[in-house]
Amino acid sequence: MAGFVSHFTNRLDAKGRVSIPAPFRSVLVRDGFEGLYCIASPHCAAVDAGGNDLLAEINKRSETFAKLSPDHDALAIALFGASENLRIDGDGRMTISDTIRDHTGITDQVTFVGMNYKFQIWEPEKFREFRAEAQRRALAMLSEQRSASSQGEPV
Amino acid sequence: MAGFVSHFTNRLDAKGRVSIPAPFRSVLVRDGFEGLYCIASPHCAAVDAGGNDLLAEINKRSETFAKLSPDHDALAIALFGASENLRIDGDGRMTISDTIRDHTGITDQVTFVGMNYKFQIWEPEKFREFRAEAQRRALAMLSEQRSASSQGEPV
DNA sequence: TCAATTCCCATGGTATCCCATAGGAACCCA
DNA sequence: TGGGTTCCTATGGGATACCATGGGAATTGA
Repeated sequence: MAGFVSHFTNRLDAKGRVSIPAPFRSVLVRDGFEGLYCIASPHCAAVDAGGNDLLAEINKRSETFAKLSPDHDALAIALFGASENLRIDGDGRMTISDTIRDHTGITDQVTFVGMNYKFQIWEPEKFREFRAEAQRRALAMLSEQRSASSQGEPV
Repeated sequence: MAGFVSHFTNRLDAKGRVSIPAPFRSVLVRDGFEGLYCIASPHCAAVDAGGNDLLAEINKRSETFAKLSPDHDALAIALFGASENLRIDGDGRMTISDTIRDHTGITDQVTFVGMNYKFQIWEPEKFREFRAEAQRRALAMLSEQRSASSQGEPV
């Protein structure tokens, strides 16, 4: 089952609309979700987006606590309160809401990054920085692993 | 079966009415409940609101205690005594009752927060404070989940 | 009778629908 | 192989529908 792969950068128009990359759209059609489920990432200045697969992942996390309990309420506010159910228009576009703007810093361009079961929405420059940092950290972790494995220390 | 998602802030008018966000209204229509079931949250300065799904959760809770037992009676009073069944007018508005005002501190604006099977009604400033705390707790809970399952989610 | 509630309609701003166009890639056929 | 044609995609813009909000009129209840 092919998910969201590769990354694309598209332009916002005057009304705040942006085309969702066509390959992502066809994944969403297969997924069957009506619209586009979005949630602000708690880790970085990006928004996670997807369909039923992403929603199932989020539901799974919130179900570990009993409903109506303080823990569940806190989790539900952080997860569902920070989510949006955006509509996709007939031409395959979404509108960037103010909450997404605030969280990502998006102004006139949007980068879509495929991550298999979901994709992320970034401000292009922030994404470049994040990717460079991620690659640097990955390299560091790999080389550390190599030297640490000789000493038998887990990461 | 998408539930209540995202959050909205609307203004009270001179008569104490406020529009229920349209996306929430369509969820309520699907739910089939006549009106809006409201109950003051025991944890925080918010009111839980919803339809049959919320009612079912509350019933489930109270049924964990044997009927006619003192525990059940106490819980029933706490749950159903603090409940209201508000009506929704033809334009999709509700009126903020005095009990809701007292419990939430709402004056001229209302924040509606989606929590999937229910939504909460907040005074906007109180909500901002609570959300910051909820996000902290959620991050802690999620990272605990992750290490407990020893299965790293792709970020 | 007065106050509070409920119903109904008006309005401004925003989002959504629909259609148009340009550029590029794929395709087709000689 | 090469030139033309067709399709797809991203983007732009006008027209329309929806939504939050305000306020008057009718109704209810004490």
